[in-house]
Amino acid sequence: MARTQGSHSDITGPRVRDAALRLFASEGYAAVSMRQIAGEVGVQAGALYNYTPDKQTLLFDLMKAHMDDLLAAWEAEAAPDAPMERLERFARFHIRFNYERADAVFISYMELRNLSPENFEVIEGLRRRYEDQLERILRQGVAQGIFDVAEPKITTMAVIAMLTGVNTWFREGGRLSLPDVQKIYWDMVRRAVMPQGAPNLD
Amino acid sequence: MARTQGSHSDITGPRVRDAALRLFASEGYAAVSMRQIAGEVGVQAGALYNYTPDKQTLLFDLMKAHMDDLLAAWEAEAAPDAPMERLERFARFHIRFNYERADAVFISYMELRNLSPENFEVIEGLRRRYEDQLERILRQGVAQGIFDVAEPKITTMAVIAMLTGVNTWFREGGRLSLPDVQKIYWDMVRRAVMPQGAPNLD
DNA sequence: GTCTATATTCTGATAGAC
DNA sequence: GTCTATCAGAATATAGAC
Repeated sequence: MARTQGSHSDITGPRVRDAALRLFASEGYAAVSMRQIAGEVGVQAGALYNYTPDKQTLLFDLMKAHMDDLLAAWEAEAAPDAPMERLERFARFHIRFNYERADAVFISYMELRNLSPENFEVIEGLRRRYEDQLERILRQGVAQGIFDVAEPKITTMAVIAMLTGVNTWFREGGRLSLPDVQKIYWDMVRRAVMPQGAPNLD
Repeated sequence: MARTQGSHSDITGPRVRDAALRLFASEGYAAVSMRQIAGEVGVQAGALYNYTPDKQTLLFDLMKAHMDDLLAAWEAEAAPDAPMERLERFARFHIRFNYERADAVFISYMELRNLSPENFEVIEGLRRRYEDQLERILRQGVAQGIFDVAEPKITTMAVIAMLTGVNTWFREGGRLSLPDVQKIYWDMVRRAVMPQGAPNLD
C-alpha cells in the first residue's frame, strides 16, 4: 500500500481525513501520531502538512464538517409537520444519522477537550444549534397542548443523551434491526412527552 | 508548593491519585504526562513510581476503585422494596452518586480505550454488573405486571444513558437544585416504564 | 506533492545518591 | 521516599532536494 513517489492531491486529501477520523475515533486524538496517520495513507509524515497546517486543525475540520453535515441533514429532513410527527422524525433521524457516522459522532463528543478554546466555541455553538431544533419542537408541542413537558431544555438534554446512547451498544446483525431500535426508542421518547392518562395509540 | 526533601508516603499516595484523577478527567489520559502529575503533587516525576508501577496501572486503579465504590454504594442503598420504589431509588442514586464523583465517572467512560485488554475486561465486567442491577429491577416489575417494558436490556441502556447525561450540563447554583433534577429525571424514567393509560399518581 | 533528513522538545521509566 | 541525572525513543513540525 505504501507509495514512493507521485502526485495525488485530489485523492490523498480525503484519504488523510478518513484515516484521521478512524484513528482518532479508535485510539483518541492525543494517542494518535501524525506518523500513524501517514502510515495508514501510505505517505511520509511530512506530506500530511500539504493537507492540514497542523494536527489541531485536522481534528477541528473533522468535527466542524460533521456538525455541518448533521445540521444540513436535519434541515433537509425536517418538514412542517405537527409537533408529534416532528418529534418522531427527529428521534428516528438522530438514531440513523448517528449510527451511520459513528466515528465522527464519537470524536465530536470525546475530543472536545482537545480543541483550542476558539475551535471549541465554534463546535459548541453548532451543537447548541442542533439541540435547539429539538427544544423548539418540544416547546411547540407544549404550546399546542399536545405535550406535557415541564422543562423543555432538560427534556431536550435527556432525550438526546438517550438517543445518542444507541451507538454504545447497537451493532447491525444482531437480534434487532436499526428500524426495530428506532421504534423502541421512539416509544420511550413519546412516553416522555405524552400527557399521562392518555390512551396508547400505538 | 514544591517540596525539596522528606518522607510522606501516607499522604503523597492519595495526592498522586487525586492529581491524576483530576488531570486525566480534564485533559485526557494520553495528553497528561507523569511530569505533569508530579508537578501537581509537588514532587519529581521519578517519585511517582513509589506509588504506581506505571501510568497504565495508575489509570486502571482509579477506574477500578470507582467501579467498586459505585457497586458498594448501590448495594448499601438498595432495599427490598417493590420494583417501582427500587427503580426510583436507583434513578435518584445514580444521579447523585455520579454528580458527586464527576471526574471518576468521566474517566471511567472516556478512557476505556486506553486500558490494556486485560484491564478493560475487568472494568467492563464491573460496568455490566451495575447495569444488571437496573435490568433486574425492570424484569421484576414486568413479572409483577407493574411495568410495561418490552425490552428490558434496551430500556436499561437508555435509562442509564439518560441519567448519566445529567453530568454533561448540570451545575449546582443554577435555577435547579440537584433534588429538582432528580425529580424531573425520575418522572421521565417512571413514564418510560409505566403502563400507558394509567393515571398520573404523582 | 512527496521524499529524506533534521531541529527541538517531550515522553515513560530507571539508577543511584542521600 | 525523594532527589538528580539520564536513557532511549517518539512527538510535531520544518527545510530543501526532486
